[in-house]
Amino acid sequence: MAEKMTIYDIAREAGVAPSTVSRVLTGHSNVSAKTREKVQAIIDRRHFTPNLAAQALEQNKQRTKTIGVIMPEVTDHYSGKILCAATREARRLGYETLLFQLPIGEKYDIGEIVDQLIRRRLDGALYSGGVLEVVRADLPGALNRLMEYMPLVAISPPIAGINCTFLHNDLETTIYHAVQHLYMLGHRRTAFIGGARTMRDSGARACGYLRAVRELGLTDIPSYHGEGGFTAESGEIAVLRLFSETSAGHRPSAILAFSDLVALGALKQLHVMGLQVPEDVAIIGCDNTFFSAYTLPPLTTIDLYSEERARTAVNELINCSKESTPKPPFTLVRAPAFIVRESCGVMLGRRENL
Amino acid sequence: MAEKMTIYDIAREAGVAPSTVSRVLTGHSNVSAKTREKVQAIIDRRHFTPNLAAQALEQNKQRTKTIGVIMPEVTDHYSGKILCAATREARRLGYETLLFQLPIGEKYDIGEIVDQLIRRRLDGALYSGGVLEVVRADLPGALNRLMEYMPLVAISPPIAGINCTFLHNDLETTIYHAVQHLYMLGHRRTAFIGGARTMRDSGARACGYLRAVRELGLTDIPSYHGEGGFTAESGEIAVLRLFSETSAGHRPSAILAFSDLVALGALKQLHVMGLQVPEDVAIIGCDNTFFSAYTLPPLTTIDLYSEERARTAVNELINCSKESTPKPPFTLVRAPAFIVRESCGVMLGRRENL
DNA sequence: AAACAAATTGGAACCGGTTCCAAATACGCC
DNA sequence: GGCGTATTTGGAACCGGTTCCAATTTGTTT
Repeated sequence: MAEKMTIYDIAREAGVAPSTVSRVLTGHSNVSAKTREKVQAIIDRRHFTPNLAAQALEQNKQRTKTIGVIMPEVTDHYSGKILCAATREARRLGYETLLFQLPIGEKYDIGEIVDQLIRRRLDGALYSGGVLEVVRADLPGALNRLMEYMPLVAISPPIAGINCTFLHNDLETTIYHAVQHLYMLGHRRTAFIGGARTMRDSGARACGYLRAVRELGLTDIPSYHGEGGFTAESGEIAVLRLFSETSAGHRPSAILAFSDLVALGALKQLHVMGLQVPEDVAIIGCDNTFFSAYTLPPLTTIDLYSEERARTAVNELINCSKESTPKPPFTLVRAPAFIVRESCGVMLGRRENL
Repeated sequence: MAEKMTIYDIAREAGVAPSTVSRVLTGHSNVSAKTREKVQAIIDRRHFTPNLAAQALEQNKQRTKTIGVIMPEVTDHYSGKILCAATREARRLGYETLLFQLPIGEKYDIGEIVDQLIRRRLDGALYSGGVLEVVRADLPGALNRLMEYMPLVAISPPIAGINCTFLHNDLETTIYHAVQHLYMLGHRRTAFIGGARTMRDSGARACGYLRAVRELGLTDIPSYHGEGGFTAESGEIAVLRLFSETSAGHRPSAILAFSDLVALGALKQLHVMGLQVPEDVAIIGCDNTFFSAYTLPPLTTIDLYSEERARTAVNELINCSKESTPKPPFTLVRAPAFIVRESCGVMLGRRENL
C-alpha cells in the first residue's frame, strides 16, 4: 500500500522548487511553458494527486470541494431523487457530496450532525427535510449555527427562524388543484390518508387538502393515521378503517394519499376488500415515484420536480461559496405538476357515494 | 458569516499553550483535571470545532474519518439500502460517507472517480456494482490503483484481477433454488426476463437460471432483452413479446424476473393481457424491494441481505484503516433468503402450459 | 551593450492542527 | 526539607500544500 508522494518529491525529481510544482498544479501563476511541461510530465508519470486536506487548509478560502447533504435516510424515492441529482450536479461542477442522514425511527441530535459539517469546513450544505416537512424544535438553532460557517440552501418550504435560501414547491396549491380535480369528477366525500399522526403535522399536503375541502364544500371523512404513517402499511390500515369501520353512507368516494407509497398500500387493501379503482373509489398519490405508473390502475399523482430543485440548490451553494460578500437569501416558489393517469377515472358530473 | 476560531484563540483565552488545547481535544495525553476543565469550558462556550482538514494532515495517520462509497446512482432500492446502511453504520463509528455515483446511462471515467477518492485520502472505499454485476474492462485497473492508497471492500462477487475483500451473496445458487421451486410446483417451461442485452451479461442471476434449466431439464423460452433492461418497462416489453409473439404451445408457465422492478412491469403487462398470476403464469422477482409485498399478487422474491453486507463492509474498512499491517483480503459468501409469497401459487404436481 | 521592465523562479512563512522533546511543576519518600 | 521520579506543560517542528516577497532570469528598448 501507498508509497505516498508530495510536491516535494515531484520538485526534487524535476529539479525545481516546491512552489513551482504548486504553481503548475493550481495554474494560478505564470510558469514558463518549458518548466510546466517538464513538471507536468513527472506528475503524470507518477500519478501524483495533491492531498486535498492540505489544499483545504490554505487561508480561509474554502476549497474542500465538498457539499454536505442533510436529508432523511434514502429509503424513499423522493430523497433518492434529490440525492442523486444533487450529487450528479455537484460532480459536474467538480464537487463531491458528503451524506448526512437523519435516521428514521431513531433519536438523533441535529446539533451533533451540524458539528460534523462545521468540523469539515464544507463549501456548502443542502438541507432537505424529505416528504415530511415537519420541523423539529431544535432545527432552526442548529441550521443557523451552520450558516455561520457555510452557505445553506433548503429544499423545503420556508422555515420560521431560519434565514437561508429556500427552494419551495407550492405543493399546497397543487394539492388544492388535485382535490378540485376530484370535485370536478363528481366526488363530494373525500378522505386524506397517511402522513403524521395528526392532520396538523402532515404539512403542506394536509393544508392544501383541508383548504380545498372547506372552500369547495366537500365532506371530509376523517381517517385513522398510524404513527409515522408514511409507509405502505399505513395506507392499508387507513383503508381498512375507512371502509370496514364505517357504515355504508359514511364512506369516501375518493382518497387523497399522502404519498404514492401510502397509495400503494391503499390500492392493495382496496383490492383485498373487493373495491374497484377508480369505479368504486378514486385515489390520488403524490411524488410521481417510479412505480406509480405501474400500479393497477396507474396512479394519478404529483411531480415535485425534486431533481430540478436539487440541481438549483447545488448551483446556488457553489456560487455563494465563491463570493466573498454573502448573497442575501431568497425563497423560490415553483408549482409542482399534476399528472393525470387512471386512478381517478374520467367520469364527469355528480356521482354516488358508496 | 464565520468568525473563524483556532486552537490558538482558545489557548490565548485559557492562558495555556496551543499544544495543551490539542491534548484536551484529542485526549491522548495526560492533562491535569484543572487545566482540562478550564480549556473544555472555553471550547464549549465558544462552540469551537477543530478543523478536520488540519487534523487529517498530521503524519501519515489517515484520519479523514471518511469512507468513500462507489455505487450506481441510487435510483433503485437495492443501492439505496446499501448506501443507507453503510452511512448509518459509518456514522455510528464516527465516520461519514462521501458518495461517488456511477452515472446510469451516461459515459464516465472510473479513473477520474478514483482520482477524487485518492485526492481526498479517505480512510477506506466501499464498492458496490449494484444489481448489475457486470464489470467494465477499466474497473480492475482503477480499483487496484485505489487500493494502493486505502483499503477497499466490494459488495460484489469476486472480480477477476482485483485483490480486495469481497462480500458476496451466492445469488446464483439461490436463483437455482428459485427455479427448483418452480419445478416442484409443476412448471416445465420457463423464461428469464430483464437484465442486460444478452443473457451472458446478466451475471449471477442468469447463470443460476441457466444452470437450473439445464440440470432440471426445463425448457427455456428465450425472451427479448431490452437495452439496459433493469426497468419496469423492460418487464412489460419482455412479457409482450413472450405472449403476443409466440404461438400458444410456446409460452412459459413461469417467469423469473431479473428484479422486482422488472417483475412489476411484467405484472402490469400480464394484467393488461388478461393473464392471471399465479393461475396462468407464475412469477418470481428479486431484491425483496419494499413494494414487492404490495404488488397484486405479492411477489415471491429473494432478499440479498444488502444492509447486513453494507454494515460488514464498513466495519471491515474501518478496522483495516486502523491497522498498520495490511490484512489479507478475503471473500465472504452468504446465501440470500428465498421469500415465498403468492405470485407462484401453491399448486403441486405437473401443470399444463398455456 | 547598457538600462530597465516583465516574466519566472526559489525561499520562507503560513494554514490549523498534532506530537516530540525538554523544561517546569507536582508528588512521594526518607 | 531535600531528592528522585512522575506528571504536566510549553516550545518547536512537522503534516502537504499555497502564496507572498525577493532574487534571478529573460526580454525589450535605446
